[in-house]
Amino acid sequence: MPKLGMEPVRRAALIDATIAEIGQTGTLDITVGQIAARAGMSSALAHHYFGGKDQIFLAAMRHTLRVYSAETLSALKGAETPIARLHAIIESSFAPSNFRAEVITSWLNFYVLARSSDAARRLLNIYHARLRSNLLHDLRPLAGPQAPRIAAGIAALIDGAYLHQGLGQSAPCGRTAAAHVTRLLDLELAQIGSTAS
Amino acid sequence: MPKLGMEPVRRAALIDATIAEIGQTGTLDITVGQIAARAGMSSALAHHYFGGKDQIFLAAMRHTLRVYSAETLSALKGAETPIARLHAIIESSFAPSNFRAEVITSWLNFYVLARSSDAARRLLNIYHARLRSNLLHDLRPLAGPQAPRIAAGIAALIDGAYLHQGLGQSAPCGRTAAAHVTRLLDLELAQIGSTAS
Amino acid sequence: MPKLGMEPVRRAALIDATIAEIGQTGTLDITVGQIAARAGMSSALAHHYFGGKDQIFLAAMRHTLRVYSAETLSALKGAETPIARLHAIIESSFAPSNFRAEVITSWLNFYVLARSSDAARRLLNIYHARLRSNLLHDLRPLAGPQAPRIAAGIAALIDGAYLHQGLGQSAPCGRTAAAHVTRLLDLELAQIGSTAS
Amino acid sequence: MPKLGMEPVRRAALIDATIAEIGQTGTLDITVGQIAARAGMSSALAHHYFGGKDQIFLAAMRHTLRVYSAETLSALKGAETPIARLHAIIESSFAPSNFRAEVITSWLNFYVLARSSDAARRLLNIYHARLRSNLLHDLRPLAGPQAPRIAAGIAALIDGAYLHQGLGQSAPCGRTAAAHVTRLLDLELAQIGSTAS
DNA sequence: AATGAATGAGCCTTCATTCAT
DNA sequence: AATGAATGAAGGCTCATTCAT
Repeated sequence: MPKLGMEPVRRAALIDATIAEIGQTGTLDITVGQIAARAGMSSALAHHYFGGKDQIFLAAMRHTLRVYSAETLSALKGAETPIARLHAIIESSFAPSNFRAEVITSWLNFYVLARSSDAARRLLNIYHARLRSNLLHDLRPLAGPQAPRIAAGIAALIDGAYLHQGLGQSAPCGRTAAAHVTRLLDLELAQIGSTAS
Repeated sequence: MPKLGMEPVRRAALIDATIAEIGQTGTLDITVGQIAARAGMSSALAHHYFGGKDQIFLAAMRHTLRVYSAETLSALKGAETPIARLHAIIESSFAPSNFRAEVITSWLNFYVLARSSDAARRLLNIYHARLRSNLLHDLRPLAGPQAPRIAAGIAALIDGAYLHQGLGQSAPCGRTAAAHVTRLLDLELAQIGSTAS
Repeated sequence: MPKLGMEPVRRAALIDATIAEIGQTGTLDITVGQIAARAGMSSALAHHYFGGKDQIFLAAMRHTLRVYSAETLSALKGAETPIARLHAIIESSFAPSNFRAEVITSWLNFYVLARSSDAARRLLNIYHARLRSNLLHDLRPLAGPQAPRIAAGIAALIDGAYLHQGLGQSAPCGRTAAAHVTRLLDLELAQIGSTAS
Repeated sequence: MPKLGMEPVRRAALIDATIAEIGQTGTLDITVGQIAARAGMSSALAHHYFGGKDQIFLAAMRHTLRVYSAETLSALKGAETPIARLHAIIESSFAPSNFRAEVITSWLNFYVLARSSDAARRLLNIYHARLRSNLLHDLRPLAGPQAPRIAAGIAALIDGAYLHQGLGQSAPCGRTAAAHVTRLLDLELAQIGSTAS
């Protein structure tokens, strides 16, 4: 049996190894050799499949965003009312698939990488646009002209929760983090309800 | 040009250069040579005064935190009621001395550095503890047992606002950022008022 | 030119180059770059195979000691009486494989290195212990309780001969050096013979 | 009181510091800064008085040789017969002023330095010539044509004893070292006596 | 498909040395 | 007499990357 179709396997292994290595060291300052070793191959092969270190990082970032998107999509499937959908969006941000220590650390590092790499920034912008669009879609019926402001606040708080939980030395708690964001949402909506009446 | 007592001058120049260089490149991946050149001296002199790259970064971080602290302290001077003090704390976080593009970028990088450097983490912990203590001091009279939760939310949102504004390609707007955080505070306090009655 | 299994070849080339370079410059103050260039490769490769400058030196020292040991062992093969064996030990110390200008210079440098490097000292101790053990084994039957003293004298004179010959600007003469040491041995043994009778 | 005549004081302090530093580290790989600090002055001043690192080393070497010579001269004063003089020469080599751990270490390092520095070699040659001349002066009446060979052997053994004692981790014992060399002398002379008769 | 071999480029760091005061 | 200030030069080491097999 020739080793056909190794490519996707290798690529996936490298991406996982990248996230794991960033998670463990806390830095983007890791070598291709470390990543490749963790993925069980030579660094030459890593270059062969990805073309270079930057592209390995970008692929890992892309993968992280994809997992996040999938989580949100799946959460939205079961939600019908705007409020339920908003809750679903928030909670999916802190689902176990995203909100693990090593993923959080990678997130933060990608955030910083976006400040010096255009490609990384583009990826991050896509994520932001999608989150904003999702939030607005369900906030507008509820909050009208205040929707953009509220969406921005929620988006900022989501990132802030990542930052905070990521820094604590204890294991991150997605439930607590989500509660903070949900709380902001509920307060905003409650106020609108009371004002509107 | 006096030739004595250059040390404080050089150290300050290097710290400024460090923050400027991080701000411009967006990364901690800068060389001592770059920093020294920007500060108008040889890299050997930079080592002479600081001992090494890490210590230059730590000094820059320490300086950033010191400026922030000073800003908060000065803002608190004019505030008398707890609510006014809370507003002052929040707004001082987004005062022009802190909330400039290059400082924000440095902040983010220090945040990430804290994940791999114990010394950096220690500094950040000091900042967090102080912020939390400041918030709790004025929240407790107003919110009682809910103070810790509210404080955590506000702290997270402050950091989130940094992250968000720091990412936008446009110049950061401290006023907008502060408004988001103040809004959360006001909502929480309003709710307490209505519940209490 | 096979491209596999280069490691032993490269390592040997580097060790030879190290000894040659020390021999030529007279110092351990040589750069990895010099060694690598002499061995026909980049300094990066030298680091790759040895891990660092210190380890290159230690490997060269180990090699020198190994050659010396082999020489002694082979010389001992043909000797049967204790006296013949003692002569063999002494003469093997000044055999052409050891007693070449560049090897002598390396020896002296390693001797000095042993004063600041524990690893080097350990290697030298092994050599000393082995020489002493060899000498004692054949001196004891002949000299009884005086064996240790005589062994110490011979060992010291061997090293002294290295030092002296190594310093002369003319090519070292192993025969002369060996004669000095043998002379001491013979005098000691003769005296024992005359005393005993 | 102006600080007149500081020069000799400073120079002496630097020379002592150099020997102490070499003795403590075991290497010539010490910095001018270390030496100057130990001597209680700035490295700039060390340069001012000596002109450069090499010259500091040479001065220290010269000083060591001078102390040695003085020791020998003083020992020779009380000796009248050739044999007594020879013993005096040998024992003065291991007198406490020379045969201290740090001086021995410096000696060895100077020996090695002589392999790469012409100036150092010249100094060492002077010492060797003087020792050889001293030995021959008193050996010739006793040993005639064999005097040169015996002198060479003794000189070699003296150096060998330094090397050996210098390597042991225990404090060096001048008495033991001298005994080894004296022993060789006595054996040689005894043999001549018995042959001559 | 996979890797050992190999290197050029670059960075941190050290240090002897100089100079102005 | 003495030193802080300053630097150029150099070395060890790392690493992304390429190539031949």
